Amino acid sequence: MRIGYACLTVAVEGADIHNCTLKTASPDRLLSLAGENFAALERMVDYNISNGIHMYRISSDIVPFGSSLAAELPWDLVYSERLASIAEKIKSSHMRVSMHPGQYTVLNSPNSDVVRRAIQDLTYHARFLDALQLNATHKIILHVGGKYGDPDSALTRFAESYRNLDPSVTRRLVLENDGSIFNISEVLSLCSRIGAPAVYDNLHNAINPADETKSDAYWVTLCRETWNSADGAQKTHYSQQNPNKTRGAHSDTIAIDAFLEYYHGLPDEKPDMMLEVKDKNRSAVKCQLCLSRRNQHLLETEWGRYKYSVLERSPQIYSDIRELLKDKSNDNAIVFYQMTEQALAQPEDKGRAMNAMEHVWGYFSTLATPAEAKRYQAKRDRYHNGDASLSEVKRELYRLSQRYQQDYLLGSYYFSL
DNA sequence: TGACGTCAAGATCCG
DNA sequence: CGGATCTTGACGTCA
Repeated sequence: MRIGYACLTVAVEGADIHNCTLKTASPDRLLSLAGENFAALERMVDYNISNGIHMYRISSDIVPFGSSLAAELPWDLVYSERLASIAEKIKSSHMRVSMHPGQYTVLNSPNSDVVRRAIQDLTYHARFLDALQLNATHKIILHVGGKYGDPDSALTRFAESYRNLDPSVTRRLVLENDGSIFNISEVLSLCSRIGAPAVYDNLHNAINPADETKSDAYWVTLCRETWNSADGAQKTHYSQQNPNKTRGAHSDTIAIDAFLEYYHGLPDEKPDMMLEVKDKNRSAVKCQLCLSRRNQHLLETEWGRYKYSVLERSPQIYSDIRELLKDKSNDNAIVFYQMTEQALAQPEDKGRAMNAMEHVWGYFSTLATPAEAKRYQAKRDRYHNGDASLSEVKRELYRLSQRYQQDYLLGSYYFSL
């Protein structure tokens, strides 16, 4: 069982994906962006390996305009060494990667041009995974598309388009239930018709249910039947509703108790779970660590990442966690994350926030120039007086972290929490 | 015609 | 001028 996250890796230097707009796109620009993005991908893969993450969704933007303007560009040849290096790391760490064209890739459209571009898009995704020489367990996840007032015809059009796809695409293609059109029951019947695996998405099913009397475990069990040995372990999507946003909007982070309850409610043979959540790798590490066997080293690394955010919200919980981590005889991962979540749920408190920022400033107090010190102190005082936001002060401290290459701080969540 | 979702690029504003 | 903040882009479907 693996836990994964999608596309972006937060709080990791050099892992940003870059893009451009149609207006500024040229073959040279696209090719050089692809090269930079491949370097970023390697950083993400490195991060995953050192953080116990063995599943990851590669952004569709890894090659900007990969399905259109860059379709004929030889990025796979130009960057073959980089891609080989990434591929070797993925394989030797037993990482499973995937790609997921968005809601605008529609294979069953009545508009033939939309279908033509959908096929190009799927071809591009398969080309990228093929460039990494990965087998068919590395999937491409797709939604079924629209109903156009006639679901039966829409499904038949899908089946026909699917039949005409190149095997390099179909061997990777997996269908997912979506949050408003095709529910999991409809996806399952289409999957059995065409012989493709189904990915169950719990939040989509919550807002677009096939049968409200059935549990998540029920659907996961049914979906399992659609996965054969060439497809690898069953994959699912997991997300939680953001309480402050519209129905279906993903939460900022995965709440650990609700996640564990869901997980333990699943059948004994657990599926791979792709998290869809704003804080990306942060939640993936959290969930994976709570399910894996004890890893004190990684837990302490995590504490280093969270500590100043915890201190900022609750000095009491900060010292409680320090006590907790002195106990090396038990696996304290779940309690650690419960306490961390509790601290982060506290409202901003100016005095505590200033205490935490002074701790962080301590990394630079002997390094910074007088001008930098003045600049920081001015921002801090403006925050104190209510003339600047906390994130403005943090931006200042983040810049200093980069300037003085304070890797410990650069990997911290302090700047993004 | 706008909402939907997603993120960064690009544009504009501010001191 | 640099930096912060606001708007646009790229995609297709559906109300």
